[in-house]
Amino acid sequence: MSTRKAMLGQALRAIRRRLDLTLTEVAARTGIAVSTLSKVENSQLSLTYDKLVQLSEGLEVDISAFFETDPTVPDRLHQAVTARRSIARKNDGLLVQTPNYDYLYVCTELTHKAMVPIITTIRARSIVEFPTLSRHAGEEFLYVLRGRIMVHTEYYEPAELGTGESMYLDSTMGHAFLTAMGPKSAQIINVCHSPNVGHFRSLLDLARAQAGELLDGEKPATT
Amino acid sequence: MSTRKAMLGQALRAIRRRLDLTLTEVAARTGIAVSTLSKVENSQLSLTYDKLVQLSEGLEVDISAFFETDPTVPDRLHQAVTARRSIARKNDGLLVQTPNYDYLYVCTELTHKAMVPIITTIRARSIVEFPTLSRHAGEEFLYVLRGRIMVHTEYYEPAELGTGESMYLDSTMGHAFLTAMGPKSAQIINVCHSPNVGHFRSLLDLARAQAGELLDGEKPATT
DNA sequence: CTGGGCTGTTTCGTATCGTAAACATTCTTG
DNA sequence: CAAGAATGTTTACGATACGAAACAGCCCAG
Repeated sequence: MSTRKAMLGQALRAIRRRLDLTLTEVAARTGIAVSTLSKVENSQLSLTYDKLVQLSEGLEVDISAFFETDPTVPDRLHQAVTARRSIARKNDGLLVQTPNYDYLYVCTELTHKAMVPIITTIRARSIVEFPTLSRHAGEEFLYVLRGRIMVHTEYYEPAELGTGESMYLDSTMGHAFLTAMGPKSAQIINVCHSPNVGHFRSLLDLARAQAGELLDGEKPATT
Repeated sequence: MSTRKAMLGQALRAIRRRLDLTLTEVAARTGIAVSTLSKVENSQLSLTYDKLVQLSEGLEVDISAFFETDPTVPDRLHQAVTARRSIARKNDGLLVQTPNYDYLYVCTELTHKAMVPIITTIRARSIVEFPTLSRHAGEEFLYVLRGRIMVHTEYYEPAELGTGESMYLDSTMGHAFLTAMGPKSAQIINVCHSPNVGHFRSLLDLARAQAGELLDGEKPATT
């Protein structure tokens, strides 16, 4: 009947195998009874929200791992459907301008991307106090294309990055980027990932949300 | 008690509001009783796996949507725990060399990253037939730092990208990168995301897996 | 004010989840 | 083979999820 139970069981067993754990070990990490885990893996039981969260946290895997169709058996059909590709030529993309930054969202023709790549030009040049630090769900990676920047974060000393250097950070921690010195602007690539990026129905929503989250007082002047 | 129920209720209500739907409409789309939905939103009830899938499919939202802590109410405690940051200076990182590519994995001190950033130097210069195209779960973004490259993919004509141009693609589709012309090498940034990246326990596992997935016959000569 | 749609909430019975404990199976180790 | 440890399965029962139906609070038309 319930092919759903089978799905969950398959996923859990795959994850457990990949992590090379026994049921007892999973139970210890997640606080879920061994008997429960056994029944789940044998499709005799499903799970509730609470237990799914416990599993995800205890095993340190993304929650979506439990809702995926078997990744070891690539579904040719589905693959063809999702064989997407998008090219961004120079200056291609959606430009969102704010007083301190110019955001160029690239590869915007694809929606429902897991990652959002942005080419950001930073004009803000002094440490004049930022109203609030940027803060949003997920993680981001940045690479300095041109110039030198200062990265201010909530829990670390400001760090200076030169061309060719990069940083990876949790976006939930407040953060802000400035040019390191002098009046020159700097340019970085910024790739953001949030587990719920898929929520955004369209790119416009996303750009709007991101712009809104950035810094108080900054109003995106969409062109 | 169960702060989990509150989490779910909050998430569901937020999603329903965003989609501008009534409980009845959600019920119609998902096949879940109105009473159930009401109780969920009021934190009187949790949900099982099956119902979560029904919701996700019926509302056409990513499953992870229901597992997000409300971004408008940042949990200071949990936030501090995940306030990670990693800086990569020039030539910092784990170098994995193959005949055609040099992969420099950056920000490797952080494990369990949602994204894997790699600075790739491409030496392969001719269209001499590749044994197999690279193919792995997830999506990736690439940006050309230096030189010109040709991107070969399974379902598209080869595309040429110059410095400053970028591409976003589904990694499940076969793909390979070459330098566009002449003997000069090219350099790109490559950011990979896979829903299962969290599974990799250590960076070594990841590098090994990625290298293994790349091209048959290429053996990573770890330094 | 009455009636009737439209919304969301509460009641209550049944099905399912979830666990401790008992059981089964395999593998050591002597 | 017996003892024992480690693994996964089954049993039995309390706790929880789930839905049909009854309920309650709108808002509007007549």
